[in-house]
Amino acid sequence: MATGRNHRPATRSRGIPEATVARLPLYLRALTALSERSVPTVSSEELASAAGVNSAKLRKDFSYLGSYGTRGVGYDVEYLVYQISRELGLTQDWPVVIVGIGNLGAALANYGGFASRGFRVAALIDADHAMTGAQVAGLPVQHVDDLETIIRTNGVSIGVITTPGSAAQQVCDRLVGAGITSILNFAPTVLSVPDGVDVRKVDLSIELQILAFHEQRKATDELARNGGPGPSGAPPDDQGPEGDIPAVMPA
Amino acid sequence: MATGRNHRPATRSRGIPEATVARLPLYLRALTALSERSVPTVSSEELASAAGVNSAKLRKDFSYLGSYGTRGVGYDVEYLVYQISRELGLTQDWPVVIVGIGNLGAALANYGGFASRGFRVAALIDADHAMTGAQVAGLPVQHVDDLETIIRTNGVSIGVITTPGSAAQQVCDRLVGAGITSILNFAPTVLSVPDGVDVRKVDLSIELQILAFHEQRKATDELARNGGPGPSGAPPDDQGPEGDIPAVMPA
DNA sequence: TAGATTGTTAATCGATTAACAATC
DNA sequence: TAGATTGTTAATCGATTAACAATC
Repeated sequence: MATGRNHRPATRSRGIPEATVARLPLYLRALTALSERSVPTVSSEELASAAGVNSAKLRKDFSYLGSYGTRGVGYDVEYLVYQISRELGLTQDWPVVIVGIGNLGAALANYGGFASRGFRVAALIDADHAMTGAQVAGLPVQHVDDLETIIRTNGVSIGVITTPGSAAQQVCDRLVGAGITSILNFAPTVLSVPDGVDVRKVDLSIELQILAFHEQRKATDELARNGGPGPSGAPPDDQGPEGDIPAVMPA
Repeated sequence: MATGRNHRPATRSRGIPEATVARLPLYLRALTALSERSVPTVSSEELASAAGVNSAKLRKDFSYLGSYGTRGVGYDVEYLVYQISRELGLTQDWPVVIVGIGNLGAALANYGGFASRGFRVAALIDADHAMTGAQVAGLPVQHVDDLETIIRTNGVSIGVITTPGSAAQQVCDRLVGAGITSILNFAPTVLSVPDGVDVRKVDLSIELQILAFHEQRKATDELARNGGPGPSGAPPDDQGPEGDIPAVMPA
């Protein structure tokens, strides 16, 4: 397998669809905010709105976890926080290692949200000897030569790769070799991993390109509606795929 | 709308499905690597493998763009690079503004991949007066008071938010007010934006939580297979959703 | 022509959504 | 009881995939 999102293909892990799993953290975040404001209960409508989804989807998602609500009342905030946390595995401690302590690695090491929810930066690793021993976010940078030892010693099961793309696969292989089965990859590289290893990727460049696509389309639509060469009243619909082969006007 | 991915709901923009759009950058990256190695043509099988998808999916994706391949031969690398670039809108220049120049904002400003593909960091903005004028990645940090002017002057259409979560919505509102219609949000916040504005989010914490879910499940499965309390030979399948209500052994 | 590979079809699968019966 | 809201059903929609005819 080599994709960035290779859980068991099409397996709805323990019956929970992937799409639902991906939304549980959103619900949890919204619930945590409610909890901090000491709100005791919340309806699917309110919570869905806070999480930015529609309420039918939220209720369907929760139905995979069990029947944790009360008809006519809503959901108990604290209880749901606990149930979702448990479901996501956040009631235990997850030591994380960050490999590649450049600008991004340092930013992540300093990121507070890490520690808040069960995750703990156990070690920082870099290939540059000159960095070894330097303190980043209160932790010493260790050399990649000791990667396997560091992982085994700290019982790390999640690795974050923030190296240059050219080093990512090699680092990945060593992480996997050392027993790591979950990887968050910030390098712009498709990683190959054996079955049973989960990879998720965060790719700034891809996100920007997707935005650019839509941005371009908006501009094209705008042109078609207003300044467009066709008769006014051109439909607000999309043009054909060839930007330079007009679909709404005669050739 | 308030979700992190609100393109026109279910609209396959100009006929290209969202899922396909999201993969085009992957194909483009693989093709660019081939181009740099002066590889003239590539088959769907080879390219799919490099991009980490299956070849049927790739061919289906390309079919939305047009018929750019040659049966029995494959795809012309240079031609495909051009077509996908054009489709994604990368043949034009996209000035980007980064708001929030902390660790992460600075990391992004320094990120080389930005410039490579049509994107150009036009300005860095921060709310801290003490930072104003400081040089980051060769650019002066400007104050958020001037946000609207900066955006209009530079013709910026894409905004990247790397502020703390508490400031994100407010910054978002000002970006939108200044005419920005595409936002990449790194803050752990659900942004509300009017129709016509695209938001994509990158959320470290959510990615880690999804990994933790799968990691936990792997551990549970492992336990069920080996050290589990039931009779040996317990199925490798998932347990029920309640981690503490055994599904494979008698109560 | 023979071999290779695309582009498309059709089946399948997973995700979303509205609607509403169940029930607090 | 009346009102509110969940949990579930069923319809719909979009995405994936294998298979293969078209064709280079």
